[in-house]
Amino acid sequence: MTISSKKTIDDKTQRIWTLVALVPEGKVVSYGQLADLAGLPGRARLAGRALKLASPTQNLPWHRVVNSQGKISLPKGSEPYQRQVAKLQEEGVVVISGKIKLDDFQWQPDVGELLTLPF
DNA sequence: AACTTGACGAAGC
DNA sequence: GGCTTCGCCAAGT
Repeated sequence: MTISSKKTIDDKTQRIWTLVALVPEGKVVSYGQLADLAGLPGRARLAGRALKLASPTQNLPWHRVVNSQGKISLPKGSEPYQRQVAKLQEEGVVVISGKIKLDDFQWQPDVGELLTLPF
């Protein structure tokens, strides 16, 4: 069936999801970094959109994604915001005033890992 | 079709 | 560090 599928998740969103799943505990990535790794340079917003669209059933470590300044990109103090901070702290990430030191916690995927990607 | 919104980012003040 | 402006582009109105 090709002519009657309903909501086709585009390939770009799919790639972002795949990448997020690779981020290990205790590490974080930025939206822009995800976009770059997905072959979509300059399109960080798409990474943000992909995360928003993700379903909880996917069990993605969405809390390991922060913006390029190492800050949580959710309304400060909101419910989701607090959950993100809590989850990060649970796995050892130091969060101060909603901010994380990327120099210490940013994920750096190794080559081999990227070569196994379906794209 | 026109215009606005965004889990963003870089640059300039 | 904070605030604006601009580039980006898929979705929503």
